[in-house]
Amino acid sequence: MADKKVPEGTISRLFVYLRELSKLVDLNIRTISSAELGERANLSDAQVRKDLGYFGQFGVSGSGYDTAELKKALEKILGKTRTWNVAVVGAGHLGSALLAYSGFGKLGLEIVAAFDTDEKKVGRTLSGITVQLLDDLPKTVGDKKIAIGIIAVPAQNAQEVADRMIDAGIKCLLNFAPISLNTPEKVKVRNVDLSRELETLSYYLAE
Amino acid sequence: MADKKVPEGTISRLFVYLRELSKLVDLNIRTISSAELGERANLSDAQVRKDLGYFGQFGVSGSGYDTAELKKALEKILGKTRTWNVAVVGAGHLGSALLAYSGFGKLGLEIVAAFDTDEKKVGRTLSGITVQLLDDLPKTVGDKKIAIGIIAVPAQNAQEVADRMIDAGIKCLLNFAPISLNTPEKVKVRNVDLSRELETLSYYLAE
DNA sequence: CGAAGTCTGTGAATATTATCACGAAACGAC
DNA sequence: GTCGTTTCGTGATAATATTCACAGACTTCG
Repeated sequence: MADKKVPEGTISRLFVYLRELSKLVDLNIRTISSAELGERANLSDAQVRKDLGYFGQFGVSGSGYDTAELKKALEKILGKTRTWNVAVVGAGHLGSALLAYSGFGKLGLEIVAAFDTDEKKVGRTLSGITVQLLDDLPKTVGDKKIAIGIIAVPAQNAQEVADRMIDAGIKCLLNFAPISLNTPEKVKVRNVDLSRELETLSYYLAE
Repeated sequence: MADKKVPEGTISRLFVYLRELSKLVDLNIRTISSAELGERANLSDAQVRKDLGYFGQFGVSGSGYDTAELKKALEKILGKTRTWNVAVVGAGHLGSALLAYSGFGKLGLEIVAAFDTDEKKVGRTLSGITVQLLDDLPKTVGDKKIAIGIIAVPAQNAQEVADRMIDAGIKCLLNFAPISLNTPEKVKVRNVDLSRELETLSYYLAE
């Protein structure tokens, strides 16, 4: 259970294991080996064991892992025992798509607010959430205890939105704008740069 | 100009450099150092030089890189001299958001077709593209010379869609479904797993 | 119970990627 | 031209992540 530094990739993969374990539990499969779990996740058996090894010993030699038990352990490790509130800034196509996505609940995440600067969009209700003016951000973050912010605005506004979110006290950002944000160390940012993903793909076509 | 193995991260970063160079050229800034370019991309100077070093020598000691020249060189390296056709499968919220996104043209990518299995969606026109039945995929891929496929369908259909795309001759996939696809070696896949990104973020809240 | 087989946990080896550090090239000022 | 400064290009070094490989723990079956 040593508290060594855990690679970010490991954390990310634990969520994949958890997903598979949920399916297995539903299928009433009681135990699974690292090799089988790895196969389902397209990873090696060693990778699975190594990842789990960062957090303790969960398996039984000779038979593998108890699916229900490991599921519960991972949920605890990953903080899935509670729900986090999320705000989306940018009520364009992407923002709307995120608001409409119903799968977040299962992940322990709930979108509780949406913001935009466009007066025409403010006041509209999308998937049950009324779009607010961005100026309301600080108040709403406090009132609704928002922990995660999603940036779904054009590149030229993204840095400003990020700054305002951080000022409002948000510690985790998911950024869809194609720029690298400048943020304080303590703020955790993940970037999803669709253009870059597609461009990178296209590179491999050209070669 | 040696053809050593280039890290995938390098390719991805080259696109970032290219974006910055475009801005610089527009601003009529003629030269830039690796340090300044790095600052704009939130990367170290050494990283910039190393990345470029995989493809040749573009800089001038003492003064840096000629923006216009480097831009042209990168465009050539990255295959940005031509346009690739893209198909989206899944005309739900995400698919619609992608179709509506106008920025692809600038990237040398054009969405030329959209597919769905839902009869209710087939025939609708979204952002100028008429949604076709998925069964038309093989024919349309051939007719329109589609090189890249985007999977924007629920997890349970993603593998089947991937298989059908690969059968139809598509070599590059961008997968938004939260599963790991099984694909032949020669097919290049990139995964954008929004749930996982958000979950991974939330882990850092919990600690 | 004992033997054969399965599977974990983990240190060691390997591979990959990023950073450092410095020689050499080019620039600008005088 | 010479000197001091800037900046590149790149081999060496460090950090990180993955794979290997095997001792030891547990299971199953006769």
